[in-house]
Amino acid sequence: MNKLNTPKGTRDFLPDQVKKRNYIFDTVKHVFDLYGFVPIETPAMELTETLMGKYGEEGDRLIFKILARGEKLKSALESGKETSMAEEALRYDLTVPFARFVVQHQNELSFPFKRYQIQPVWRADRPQKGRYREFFQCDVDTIGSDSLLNEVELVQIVSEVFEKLKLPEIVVKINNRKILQGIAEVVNEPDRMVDITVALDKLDKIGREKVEEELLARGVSNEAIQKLGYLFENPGLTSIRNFVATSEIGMKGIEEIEFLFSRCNELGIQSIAFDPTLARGLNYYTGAIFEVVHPDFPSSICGGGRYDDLTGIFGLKNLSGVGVSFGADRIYDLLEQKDLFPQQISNSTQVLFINFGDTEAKQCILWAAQLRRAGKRVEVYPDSAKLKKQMKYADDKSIPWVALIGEREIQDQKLTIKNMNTGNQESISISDFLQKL
RNA sequence: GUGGUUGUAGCUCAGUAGGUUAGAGCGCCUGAUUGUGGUUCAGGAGGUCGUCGGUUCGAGACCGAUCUUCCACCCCA
Repeated sequence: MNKLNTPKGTRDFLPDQVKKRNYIFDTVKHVFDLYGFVPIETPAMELTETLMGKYGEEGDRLIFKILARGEKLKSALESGKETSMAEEALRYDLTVPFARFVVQHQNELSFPFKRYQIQPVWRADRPQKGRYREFFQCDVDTIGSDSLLNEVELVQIVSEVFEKLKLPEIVVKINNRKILQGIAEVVNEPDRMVDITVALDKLDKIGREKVEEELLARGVSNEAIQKLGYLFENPGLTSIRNFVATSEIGMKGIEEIEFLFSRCNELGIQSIAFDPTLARGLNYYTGAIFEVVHPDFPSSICGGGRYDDLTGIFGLKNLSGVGVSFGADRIYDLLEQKDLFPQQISNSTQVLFINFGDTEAKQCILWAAQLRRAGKRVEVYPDSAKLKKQMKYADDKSIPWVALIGEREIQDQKLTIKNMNTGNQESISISDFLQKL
């Protein structure tokens, strides 16, 4: 047999897996609905120029580009122009296409626009646990409103979704880019905010010494690193407040995060935590940033933040948005690992009609049709195969009732039904059977 | 993108120091049971050992390349 395979980092989904995935999608959709978010979809591919430069250097490298075809490829090869080699690319996330969508359809939308979007994205990353090249994101974003109530709402949504998914151990880590900017200003490295935060982000992973090494390697001055030492020793919100007191933007970030925490506390939301080391790579974030982690999973299962000017690059200024993205595949892996999918997830067939031959099948499809009109899920075995095979089919699919319709049953106009769980069998009229189901 | 790791039957894995016909469990098929699945018993099918090349009298095993898997880094859902 030939060795068949899907491309690296991609997978097939068997019926059982699709049902479990749908359980996740249905759960998030249900919560999104409760808050008035509406669904949109965008194409799998975007123009390459729409995506390039939005995710930083690393992100650009991970974008799957679609090779030009025919004449275009030929002339691109001749001219040596790399940009015309691939004018289209697979989407890398749902946020940038959403920004493009908002700008393009601005006159058809009413703001603030609250949308959700559940679609696959593609990244040319190296696969490992919880990391795929094709995976689904479930994005919720509100665009066209500066209000911090949107941040509050997103935290509510996140905590509600994970509560419904029976994952109460999650922690919503929260930080604010403005605080990070403030820190950078205070240590006199205002242009090194990203370098500082990326290094800080690794604090709990590699320790203080290594972080300081990395800061130095990234070109942060010794003096600045010394000042940052205070943060390593005093990571709480109040000490950071003191630290950035002289920075206007830093104080703005502190106020924002305090507002968010106050409202969440009043709403009784636990499992949120201020994390000053949380950075997040995507460089379009400007305010609050979120990340959801679970103690039993190595990477984040949800992430997001506020972006003040994402639509600006597409020509629509002054439109702030905030959103989060649920990583459906990681959540799937986590639920599977913890065995948390509900048992009653499948609505499988309720009755299988055994096929004893053409004459008998004729009666079967009539009775089956009658049951289906009453809303029952019914199958008629298509071939007059050996009884053993048909019974095994019912068993494999966990079909609880098997109806055996042979000569005798047609004669008496009664079904012989067998309960596959108990093994009991009885003769019954179609209307009585319907009652029983 | 960097470093490492894995690949033997549909699945999970054995395979000893290179040496005849490559094994097990589970699953699958057939029969015991021609109108009865899940249990039991008896039998059977299924592998050019990821692929290509090399070393050797001889390679599943050793070497190289490539693909794949998983892991760490980078980055991220």
